[in-house]
This record gives sequence, structure tokens and C-alpha cells, in this order.
Amino acid sequence: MGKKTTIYDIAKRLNTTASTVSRALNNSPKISKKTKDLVLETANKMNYQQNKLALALKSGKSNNVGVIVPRIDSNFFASIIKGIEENLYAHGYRVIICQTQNNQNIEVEIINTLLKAQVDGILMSISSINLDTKNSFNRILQKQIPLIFFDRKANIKDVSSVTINDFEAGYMATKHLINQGCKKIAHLSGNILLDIFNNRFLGYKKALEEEGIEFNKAYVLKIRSTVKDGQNAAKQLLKLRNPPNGIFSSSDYAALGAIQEIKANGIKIPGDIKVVGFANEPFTKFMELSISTIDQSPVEMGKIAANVFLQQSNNSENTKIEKNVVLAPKLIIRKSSLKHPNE
Amino acid sequence: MGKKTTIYDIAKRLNTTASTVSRALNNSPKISKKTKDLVLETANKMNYQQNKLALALKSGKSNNVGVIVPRIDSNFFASIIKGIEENLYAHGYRVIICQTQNNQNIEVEIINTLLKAQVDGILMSISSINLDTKNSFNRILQKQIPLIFFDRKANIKDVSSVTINDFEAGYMATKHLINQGCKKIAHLSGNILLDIFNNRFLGYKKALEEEGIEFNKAYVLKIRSTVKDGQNAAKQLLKLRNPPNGIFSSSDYAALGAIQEIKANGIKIPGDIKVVGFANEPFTKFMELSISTIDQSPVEMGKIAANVFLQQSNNSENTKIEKNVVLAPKLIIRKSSLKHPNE
DNA sequence: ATTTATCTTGCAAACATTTTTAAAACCTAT
DNA sequence: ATAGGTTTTAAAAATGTTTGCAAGATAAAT
Repeated sequence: MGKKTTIYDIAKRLNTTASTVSRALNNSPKISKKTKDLVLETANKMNYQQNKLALALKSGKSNNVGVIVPRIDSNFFASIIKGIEENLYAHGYRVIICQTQNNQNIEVEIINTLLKAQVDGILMSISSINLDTKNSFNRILQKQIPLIFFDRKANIKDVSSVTINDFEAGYMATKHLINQGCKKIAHLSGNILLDIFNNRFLGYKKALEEEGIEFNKAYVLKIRSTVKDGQNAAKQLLKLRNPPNGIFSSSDYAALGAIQEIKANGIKIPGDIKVVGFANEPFTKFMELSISTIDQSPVEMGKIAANVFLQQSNNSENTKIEKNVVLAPKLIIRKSSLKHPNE
Repeated sequence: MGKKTTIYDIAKRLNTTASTVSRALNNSPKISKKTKDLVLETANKMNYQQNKLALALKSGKSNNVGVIVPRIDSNFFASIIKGIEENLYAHGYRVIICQTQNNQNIEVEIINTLLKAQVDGILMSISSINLDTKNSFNRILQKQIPLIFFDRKANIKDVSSVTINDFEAGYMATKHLINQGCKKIAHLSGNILLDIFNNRFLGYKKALEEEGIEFNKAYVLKIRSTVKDGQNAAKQLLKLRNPPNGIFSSSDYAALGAIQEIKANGIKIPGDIKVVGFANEPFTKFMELSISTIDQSPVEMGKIAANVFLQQSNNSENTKIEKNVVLAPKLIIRKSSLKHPNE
């Protein structure tokens, strides 16, 4: 009873061959209605389930898609995955999740593993960009497997991507702070080697420039996306002879840490210092002092990334057509950055 | 150049056969060092990558494990998946993610799909329990595929599970409220057909009983895990002739909604009403009025569920040995439930 | 030099499908 | 009744591996 029933089993019972059964199950026009019904009935009776593995081997399509993210337990990435999964499931694809933990060795290894598993496509948010990873990307492309970047992209020819306009986001956030009366604006930045962080930084700079505010190198600190790093950054900023009165953080978590630290020093938010974060993590909305932030529409981003994949894998011609979708960021204004929070 | 190289290609180039190449690559002792080196070298040169699909078909092991959750974009489930993924990846398994969206039809369909995909195991948190799903579970068991429940389990013979002690959690939370001076304690409950919610409810009742507090049916409301439902529930509770002064919510989101609603009515938390939530979602910690809650150690839960799977799939004997791991919940006391929040 | 033992390799089957090609079976019209 | 055509089924090849069995080659021992 533990054995799986195959089309051979069905064939044997009906005194026919596997090919007939296969065609009958696939509703081929070459099979008479009578045998079709018979096959279908016995298949049901025998509890037959198609073995997708065999089909995959035969057809060369596994119907599996690999999704690679730095980590899954952040609302941002979880939401993207939600979008991808929902869209691809409806098209018969299964989604294989892998986390790099921001480790480039793991990243390269994961790509290899997915290739061996014969995935039909790879959707990923890169953790690092260097010679090894670039090599991996090329191996994917050589095998003609669709590769799509989301959020954190590398600039590689023929590779599509779905991102938000991070430059615009940085610009909007900074401009908003200026509009609320800030003249001395700090920026908590991520690793500038990644496009997303670099672009946010450039947007920040542009906004300052436009308003004739001089760029102050001491106001820009590199942080990881943690509460702790935000606290440390705030400490450092408050120690300055001329501390900022506005902070644009590339991370909601760091923004939170900064806010906690600043408050602990008896300094008022948004009164004395105004803060804008990034990513619209759920907690930013729920806090008493709700945090202004940038929304990146992660679920939509995931859905679009999935769509781009579907397009590319349908049109084998299109595999080489690069398509770069850039979503508009949304500035979400909450209390942490308002000049007059009670109005 | 787009063609994949197979062991046949390597064999042809070396004027030998596929079997030799296979053995060489697998470091079989039956192959001389000389040819091994030769094969390995040319395999590298030709950019060979093993086709896991073929191997899977041959061996009957796909090295894929299906993970089914109601949704992925909640910190709780994302964290569990993180634990599962990290543990299983290290053992050569890939994790296929599926969401049921709490829909039982989808749930049944997903199980079917995973079975066809020949997964080596299914780890799931059930969405619903009824005849159809039970049928699906039986089909999994019939195929001798390890099935492990986490958090939301069904009581099925021979099926292992990893849960927390929800009874204890409900008891702890309620007892804590009582200790903080509450005598009139409401409970926001989920669907009581699911064990987790029923057990939390029973724990709640037990604590009341132990303290000689009479059970009041009007204090128990059924909610979904949303802010909105929490708000509505609070509205309803406040309308009572004798409103509660403590709330134990089965959901952090609902607890948040209740808190918002209560505050909006000018009622003090924790002064007038004390609140405890459930799940330790990140925001509960970050809020100005931090929310007391129950931590379920989701990452650990995922890791343990993965371990149970690994044990069962190694010992084919053990497949039928039910193992029910019950983790201890942790009551995390924060401001929302404290008699004297400033001490 | 021949047998025996040991080491190394090749052949073919197996995994569960689909698909191409070929062959029956059936029917219709002459 | 038979040629021609159409419909239906059967046989075989193909997908990329692993593996049991047999055989070939080499080395050792008589």
C-alpha cells in the first residue's frame, strides 16, 4: 500500500500500455472517449498522482523557481516573497526560498545549488557584489535561465530588475525634512557599494544642494539595519559641536534606535530633531510617536518581479531583453517628522 | 553553448562510459585515482553540474521539503520558516514555501501539489480541520511521507508536532493580570476549533477558577488577528454595564487595536485596563506603551520541527513514531499590564 | 606460462514520464 | 472484397542519473 501507482500500473490493469494511459490522462485527441473514461476512472480508483519529477526530467522544466533573499524574517522581504509566491503559484510554479544571511559565500553556493536543482528561474535580492557573485550570475545567464533582481540589484547587461526609485526616495525624505524646517540633516546610510544605499545618499545630497545647504561629511554615518546601530549613530551625532536637527535613516530599525537614544537624552522628537526612516516596517505605524518612512510596496514589487519572470520564460526570444521596472516610492508622513504634530 | 553538459558528454570526451564518470564523481572506491582525477578535471573544464532531478527520479528522494503556512508576512511564521530553512539547508534539503491564506480549499490543493512534486516531507501549520484536510493528511501518511505539524496542529495518530504549551500560556497571561490587580478579565479568542485557541481559552478559564473569579461569557469575544477586530472587540467590551479591567488577547494585533480604541475613549492603560497580547510581534516591544505578550520562540520552533523531520526520515522505522514536542511559552511583561509601570 | 586474485571498467536496467514512429483496427466507397 | 483513408493503440526512444552484475585488464602467485 505504500507503493506509488504509476501509469504502468494502470496500463497493466487495463491490459494496455503506458503511452495510452499517459495520453488519456493528458486528454489527447488521439484517444477515444471510451478508453479515456476508463483510464480516468481506474486512475482515480488506484489513487494515481502524476510524478512531476519524471515529467520535469523529461521536459527540462522543473516548475520550480528559486528566490534568494538576505533574510526572510523582516517584513519587507517576507512581503516581497508573499507577492512572488502568490503570483507564481497561480501559474503552476513552486517557490524555493533561500536566505544568504548577507554572506557572499553562501550566496554563491545557493546559486549553484539552485542550478543543480534545475530551477526554471532565479529571483533575487543581492547581498553583495563582487567577482564571485558576478561569475555566478554569468553562469545563470549562460544556461539561459531567467534571472531577475528585486530591490538590491547588480548592474548586469541583459538582466531585468524591479526596484524602487531610491534616489527619488532619498530626495523626497530629505526635502520633506527641509520643508519641516530642518537645515542640519544627518543621514544614516547602509553599505554604499549597494545601489540602493548609494542612490538614497545621492538623493539626500541633491535635496541639500537644491536648497543651498552645505553638505557636511560628519553628518553621514554608515550603519547596519539594527536598533543598536541606530542608537550608536545617534550618540555620535549628539556629540558633535553642531548636532543635526533632522535625520534621514536608510533603515526603520536604525531610525527607531536613534529615536530611543535621542529621547533618552531628553531631547524632543519631533520638536528638536525630526526623523524619517525607510521601509515602512509595521512598527513604524503603531508606535505612539509614529515614524515617518518610505513605503516600497513590497508585495507589489514581488508580484511584478514574478510577472517579469513569466514574460521572460514564455517568450524564449525575450530572455535577453532587459526590462527595468522602477516603482515610485511613497513618503509616509507620520509624527516623527512633523513641525506641528498636533494639527 | 546553452546546452547542459551531462556525464555522457564527459564520457564521450574521455572515451569511456557514463557509469565510470558517475562513479568517479561520487568518489567510488572502485575507480582508480588516475581516472578519477582525469574525470574531475574534465568535468570542471566542461562546467559540469549534476542534475538533481535525474538523481531524484532515480533515488526517489527529491531533497525538497514542503512548508505550508497560513501566510508568510507575519513575523511569527516568517521566523519559523527561518528556523526551518536554516536547519534543513545545512542537511541538503531545499524548502518549498506555500501559503494557504487560511483557505481550506487551497490547503487541500497545496498538499496534492506537493505530493505530486515528490517532496520528502511536509511541515505545516494547519489552517482548518475538517474531513477534506483529514483526508489529505491520510494520503500523506499512506505514502510514508513524514508529516510534522508546528504551532497549529491536528490530533492525528502517528503524526508528530511541535507546539508551545498554549494552555500554560493562557494560564500565565491571565494569572499575571490577576496578580496585577485585575478581577474582571476579558479574553479575545481565535477560532476555538483550532487547538491553540481552545487551549489558551482553557488556560484562561483555569486561572480564573483558581482565583475564585466567576467566568463571564460576555467577556469572551471571537476575533481574527487584526487591528480592526481588536478595535471592534474593545468597543463592545466598553459598552458593557460592567466593563473589564484586564484583557488577554490571543493576538498582538488585536491587542494593539484594543489599546488604541481604549485610549481613544480616554481610558488609561495600564491604569484602568491592563492588556496582554500574544506572539511577541516586534512592534509590541518598540511601542512607547510597550505591550506585554507571550513569546513562542518561533525560530527555535522551526528548528525543532526540522529536527523531528530529519529524525523521522533517517530512521524509516521511526516514521510511525509520534513525537510531540511542547515548548514552554515565555511571558514577557511590559508596560501595558503593569500595576506600577514606573518602578 | 598459466592460474588465481584483485582492481578497474563497461553494459544494461531502472526511475516515471512524454512523444515520435509505426502498426493495427476499423470504416467507407468502389 | 479490397484499396484507401482514418482512427486508435502499441512499441520504442528519450530525459540524466545510479548500480548490480559481468567481463576485461593487470598484477601476483604458483
